[in-house]
Amino acid sequence: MKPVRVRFAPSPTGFFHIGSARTALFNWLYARHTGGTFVLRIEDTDRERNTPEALEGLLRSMRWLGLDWDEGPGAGGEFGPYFQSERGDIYQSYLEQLQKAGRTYEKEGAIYFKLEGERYTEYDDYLQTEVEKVRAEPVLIRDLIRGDVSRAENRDFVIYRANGDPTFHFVNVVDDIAMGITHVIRGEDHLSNTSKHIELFQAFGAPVPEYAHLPLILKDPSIGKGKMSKRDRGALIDEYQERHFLPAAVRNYVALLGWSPKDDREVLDVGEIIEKFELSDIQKSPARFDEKKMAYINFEYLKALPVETYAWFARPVLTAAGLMAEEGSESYLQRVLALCQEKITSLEELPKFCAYFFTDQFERDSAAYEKLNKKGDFQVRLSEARTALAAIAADEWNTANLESCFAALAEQHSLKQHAWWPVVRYAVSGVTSGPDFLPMLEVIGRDVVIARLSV
RNA sequence: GUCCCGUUCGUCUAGCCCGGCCUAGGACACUGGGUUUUCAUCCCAGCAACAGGGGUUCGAAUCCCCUACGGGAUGCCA
Repeated sequence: MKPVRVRFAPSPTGFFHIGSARTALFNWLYARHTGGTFVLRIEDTDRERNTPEALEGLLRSMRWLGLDWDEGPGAGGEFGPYFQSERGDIYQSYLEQLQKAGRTYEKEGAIYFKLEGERYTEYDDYLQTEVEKVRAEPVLIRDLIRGDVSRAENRDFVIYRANGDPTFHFVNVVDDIAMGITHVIRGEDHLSNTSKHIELFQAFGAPVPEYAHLPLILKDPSIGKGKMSKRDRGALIDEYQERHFLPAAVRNYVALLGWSPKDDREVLDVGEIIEKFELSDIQKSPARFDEKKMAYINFEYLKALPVETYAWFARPVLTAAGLMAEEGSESYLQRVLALCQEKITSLEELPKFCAYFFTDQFERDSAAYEKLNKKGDFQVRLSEARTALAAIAADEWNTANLESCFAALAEQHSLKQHAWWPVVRYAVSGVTSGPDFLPMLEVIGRDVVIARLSV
């Protein structure tokens, strides 16, 4: 069997969204699974709408997700150039081939591809005008996900615009031929286009690649109907990068949109996904993006990280939030993170969650204070705790001694330690929930704790 | 309008190709309990689906047909 060559062929007209990311991911997974080649080809034939910023954003997001390409921008390859805007000569020679074969004609400055079959005119309800149609033989689309699909084209279509640029259908097919693409993995929205493409492959006398049309990703019904678009909330990959999601978690979640390992497991490392990935296991029906589930997967990844790695991801988040200096203490950072790691689902929550470990300028939840002070004994408890804790020497400030300190206090007043804990926690952190209480005090340190209890 | 694709818990899915093991499994979410001296994590339990109708068959989520609904295409966008 021929070695697999797949391509992801985005058009840099906007940001990289979930749907494109999944198409890229599935192509990449298939290439890695089969030991084939993953080509990145930039379809920038629409000069009006392409921007360099969009291209940059796209490459950045691809790299962030770890989708490395074997051929394409920055990677080289024997089938270049990989920007369609630089392949004009190639398209021109393929065009001549069709012209010689008598499969084209010109109309209003544009060049059309001519279908074979009986011609007739008919009123078209969609276009609301009389159009020329063709009774062409249906083409057979052999799709690895959907099985055989038969579809007939019935209108000639433009392959070169009046402005001299070739169109998507034409360049897409020409490049797939010229680049030796063996498998076309793309969204289901292209299924109806595929009959055009196969007509072209046949006109060129080229072998038709294998197809795999992926089910679409639909909008959350609370936002609207139809396929997810780049304007929808949660649609942009960029957003997850900015929100400090782990790329591996996002990649894992996106892989689960339409594909499943079929063994009831969902959190899989990328090696396992590559190993198990099969196009024929892909779902036929569309999926809906679920942010909560992605957050859950992210949480699972976060919890599994060694604290050193966790710190590596967390440090830039905390420095960006102004809580930590670039070269702030690594050991202190790790002690703090060890307490926070299993408490939060996304790193974006981290600055708010642990601010009080780094600064005295943290927010206080006044509603929580009202609750704690219902009996009006907040200050009393606080000062009791302060006196007791102040008796602990600096070099004896640890969880075990803090424990006995509170135990003694409890005995003395015939109360539970719990009588002081929330009060102290609030005084020290401004909230009533957070990491383990005693270790938290230990890490924050004696002087800071005592000072905060005095306010 | 026409053509094409699809339809299992609220959501993602397993099962469907090769009918019986399916009183339909898992996960997220949600609800309730438990563990935790705090807060989380965690554990347990509960909720909840084969779109509808016909057929084929001893037997259908699984095969066939129809209907409904959803999606896509129908562009000198990709």
